[in-house]
Amino acid sequence: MELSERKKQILKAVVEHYIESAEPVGSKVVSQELGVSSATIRNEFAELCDLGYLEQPHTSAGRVPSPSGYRLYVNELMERRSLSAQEAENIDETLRDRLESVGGVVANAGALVSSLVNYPAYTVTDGNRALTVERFELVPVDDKSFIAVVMTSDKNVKSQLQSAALPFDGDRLADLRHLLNAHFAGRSRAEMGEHLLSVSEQLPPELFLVLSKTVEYAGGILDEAARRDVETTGASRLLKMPEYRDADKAHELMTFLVDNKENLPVPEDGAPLKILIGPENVNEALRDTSVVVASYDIGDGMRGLVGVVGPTRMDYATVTARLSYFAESLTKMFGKGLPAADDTKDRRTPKE
Amino acid sequence: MELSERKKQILKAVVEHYIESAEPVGSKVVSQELGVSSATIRNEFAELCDLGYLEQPHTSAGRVPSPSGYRLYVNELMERRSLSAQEAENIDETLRDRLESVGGVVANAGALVSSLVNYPAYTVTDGNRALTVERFELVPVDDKSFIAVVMTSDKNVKSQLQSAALPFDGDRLADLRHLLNAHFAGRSRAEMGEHLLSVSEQLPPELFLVLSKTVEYAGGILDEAARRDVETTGASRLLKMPEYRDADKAHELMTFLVDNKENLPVPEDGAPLKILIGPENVNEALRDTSVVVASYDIGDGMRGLVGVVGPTRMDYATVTARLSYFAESLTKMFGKGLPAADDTKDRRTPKE
DNA sequence: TTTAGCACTCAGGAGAAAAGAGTGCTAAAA
DNA sequence: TTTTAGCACTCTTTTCTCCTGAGTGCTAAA
Repeated sequence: MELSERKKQILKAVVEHYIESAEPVGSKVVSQELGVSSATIRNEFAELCDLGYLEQPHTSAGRVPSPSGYRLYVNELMERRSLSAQEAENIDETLRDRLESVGGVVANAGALVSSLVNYPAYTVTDGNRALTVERFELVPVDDKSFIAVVMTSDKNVKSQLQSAALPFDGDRLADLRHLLNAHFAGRSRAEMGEHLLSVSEQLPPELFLVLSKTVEYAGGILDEAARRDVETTGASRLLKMPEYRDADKAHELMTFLVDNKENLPVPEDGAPLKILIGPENVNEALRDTSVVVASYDIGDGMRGLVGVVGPTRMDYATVTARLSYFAESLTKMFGKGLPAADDTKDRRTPKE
Repeated sequence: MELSERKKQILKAVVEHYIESAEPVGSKVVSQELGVSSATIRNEFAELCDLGYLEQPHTSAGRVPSPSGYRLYVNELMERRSLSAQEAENIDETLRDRLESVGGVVANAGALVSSLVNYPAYTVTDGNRALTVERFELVPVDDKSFIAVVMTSDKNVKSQLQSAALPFDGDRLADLRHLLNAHFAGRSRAEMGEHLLSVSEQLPPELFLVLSKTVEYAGGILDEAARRDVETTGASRLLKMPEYRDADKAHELMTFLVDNKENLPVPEDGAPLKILIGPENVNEALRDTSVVVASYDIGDGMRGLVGVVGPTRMDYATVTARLSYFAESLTKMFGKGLPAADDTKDRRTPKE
């Protein structure tokens, strides 16, 4: 059943007042706003309660939005405001600033977003399980050690000093490099492990030992890249919100954000923005919090997520506006190509 | 003036009771413990108050230790218990476990210590400002790009894909490598910058551009290594302590731990363990908290710090015991040499 | 020097009462 | 038929008072 226009206006007013004040909203305030008497509003209140959009903490209190009330608000009623030029410029500027600093934008995305919206935030950088080693290089250092250089298919390069038990000459190193590239480049992590077994028989043991160390090093890089990483920041902001003034409630959510961050929602569809309100969250611990999560494009078909966690009484309009803008800015930056500052950020793709 | 033996016993009892209960300690409990009447204890209480070791929240309440009371307790009265075999084994085991996992021990030291003592913890890894580049290597990839490999004086190796605007051949690359090693290896960060200027005139501009990019990359590595890094964990544990049940108080300290972590105490002397009680902390925000901080040895004369933050009513005996043991274990592990798992952990030192 | 005894202080809790915000319902007005 | 004024009612919150109990300081006797 479609709600009357007036009911929608009333619901909207209740949600917005409640978001601002965290106090149940009475008929009087709304009546002033809509220009009808409080009695009329009360009648509408009663119906909106029956329909499940509003709730009453107790008989003689004002009304509070129910989860479905918030849902309707978010879907239909909320004004999808876009940022003012000023706000947008602020975000752009911060992004530019952070870009210069060590560690880059992504590492700071959580803290940035958290300060932007004043709620705890989280970031998810999804592991790349399709990554392979594109190329091995071995650079001699002395007769017992060399630098193993591993370039992965996303053109990142990592390296490590390796040393062998016995001395070996340059030819051996060239052989080894050839073996590595022939047998382990372009392979998935699992295949690398299998190959290691089959190669083991064709090589003198002391050489195999060196080779396997390098392969394991490369495997470690792939494992690391495949790992999904979730980080949370700004949990302490909860303490300033009336719903988390109670230390136990705050503690519960805060420890969840730290110790169970893997269970924060990671929407699988490619939607740019997802809002999960209260019980829409599968996870028990998030049942009376809301989560707004946006995805951004890293390039190479990879995506990152950045989300915000707060009470269901969240300022959805502001949060969605800022978060979307932030995610879009990130996508734009990655699209344009980041200036290289360290090896985790180099995105240029030279031809082979 | 030296305190009588009985006064010391009384102070010790008060401190220990208060640490456990967070409630002012009355004369009755102490009298039962010491086997004298409560009136006697009350007389002693009054004197300990005059001497500044105890305080009275209000006239008709029990006594609470003052900062100097805690100080005396820590210096003279506290039993410096060593860990039980069981406890020690637990720590060792966790350390071994974490050692296997990605990221290594140091990255997790904070979280580990925090869970060990049940207070917020922080780690400081001091920057190495003496680090230099030991060696540059350039590995050709194609006619426009190469891998820059930088080995620093602590034998860590980092690398990055670099590309030039114009094609160049292998000879040029060898020249470049030679130039880099001749002019920039072994130099401090500042010297590298100066040298870049002087070299700029001796080179064709397109080659200089490539060279400067690599030098800047190396400089970035040195900068990164020189940076002092402070991390905090476990701040939410505060919420379980009676002194931080008040959301505002908790918020204040928690935001300090996150946003002002650089101002956490970093004792400059080489003491293995330092205890700062309440007002002994220079920083205003830590005036009614205590900090226990231990240092451990990374090798190469480098040190790391790991500390614990909590109310002055901190369980000093347990914290110092566990923290010392932890720091000693870390030192031992670094001494023995960590098994290499990724390039941040390799500590072996091959001869040049 | 220690201890028993006693009057005194003060925080914290339990009720009771009052205030206040807001409701639902009825009956009149539009 | 819808809206509104009016009013009694409900329930939380605040305030006040009183009371209790833990703990004290002081005095005088052991």
